[in-house]
Amino acid sequence: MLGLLALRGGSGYGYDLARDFEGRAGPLGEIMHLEPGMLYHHLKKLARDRLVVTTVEAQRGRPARQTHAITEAGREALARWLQEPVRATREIRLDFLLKLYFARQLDPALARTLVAEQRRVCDDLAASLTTQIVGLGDGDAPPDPFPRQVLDLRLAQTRAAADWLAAVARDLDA
Amino acid sequence: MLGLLALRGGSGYGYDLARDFEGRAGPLGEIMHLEPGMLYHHLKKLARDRLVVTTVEAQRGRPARQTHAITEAGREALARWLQEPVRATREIRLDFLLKLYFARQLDPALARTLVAEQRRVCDDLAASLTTQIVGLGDGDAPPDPFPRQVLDLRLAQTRAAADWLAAVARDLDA
DNA sequence: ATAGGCATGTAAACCGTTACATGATTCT
DNA sequence: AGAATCATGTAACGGTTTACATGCCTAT
Repeated sequence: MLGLLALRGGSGYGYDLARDFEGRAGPLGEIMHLEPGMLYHHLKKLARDRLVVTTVEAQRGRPARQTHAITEAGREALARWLQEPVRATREIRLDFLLKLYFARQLDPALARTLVAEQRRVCDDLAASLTTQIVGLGDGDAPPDPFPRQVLDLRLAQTRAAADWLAAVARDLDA
Repeated sequence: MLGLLALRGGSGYGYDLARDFEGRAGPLGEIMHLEPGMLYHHLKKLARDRLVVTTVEAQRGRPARQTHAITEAGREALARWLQEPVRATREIRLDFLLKLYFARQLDPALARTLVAEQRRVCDDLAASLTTQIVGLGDGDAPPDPFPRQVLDLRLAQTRAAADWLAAVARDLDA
């Protein structure tokens, strides 16, 4: 939400933001879905938390439009969120893609450091998983293959993410 | 829940089932966490849906123990769940691992077909994603790299899952 | 005439997390 | 004496889904 408002120069209204989440059409529709009900719910919450301020503008022949403007606290929260890589590999599919989408358009330099940081996180995780896999053989008796397979899957997913991040980094520099 | 009861010969009680979810110790603690509150909540729901029947046994010096036994409908629901591959790649990390865990112990032949079916699903998805990526260059004007990157990530994750499934299939045959 | 766009929401149900309550017993 | 184990939950809170409600305007 805050990112979308920032892209619109700091303010916008619900119905317009909702278009970005419409299946296939909007740029975010590809990666997530957000029903109008939830969208308005989040805007209310942002207003409660003072991250946006809401002003109502009457329109003739149309329902009143509520314009939500990002506040200084909102910009800080957004900046904090944008510079923080995600901790778990499964969050890359959603959280990280969103961060990347906004960082690229708001601040290309930030996008580069974000990708670099995320790569570090993934590489560290991959290393830790590798250590754990090697350590599995230690307890002498029972080689139940399941824990091994669980770690193998996590490693495969994390490596795939790391490789993809490398490609994205190349793309950003080009 | 139903899988755990089946592994215990058809019945069990909450406190005992909870041990399987304890961090690191229980076999499922590695892949998911389930607080006692939620576990009892799920058992209540299963009882409401007639997938288990609950009987209370008093014990001296201990709180009464509630034994939950899987019903015929419960076994059918479990069998249906176990033979169905997951549709989305992100569900492999949790849902599919759980299916695999139970299928292997309850019916090794089922585990093989489950893995085979899941591979088909992943391969189909990978093919579809590849087609979509190729199709992106078609609209002449604007090569915004973002949609391409989104699809690349999905393809990378799906391929990683497919490769892992191939390794698991080899493991099951060995 | 009717379908769709504009613009906002509410309601009900479900899912999940965290923390706490109870109260006896056995281990250290 | 104090901690852990046994065994069951409740309470409070927040997130999410799905469906529906409202009412006017514009285009076909």
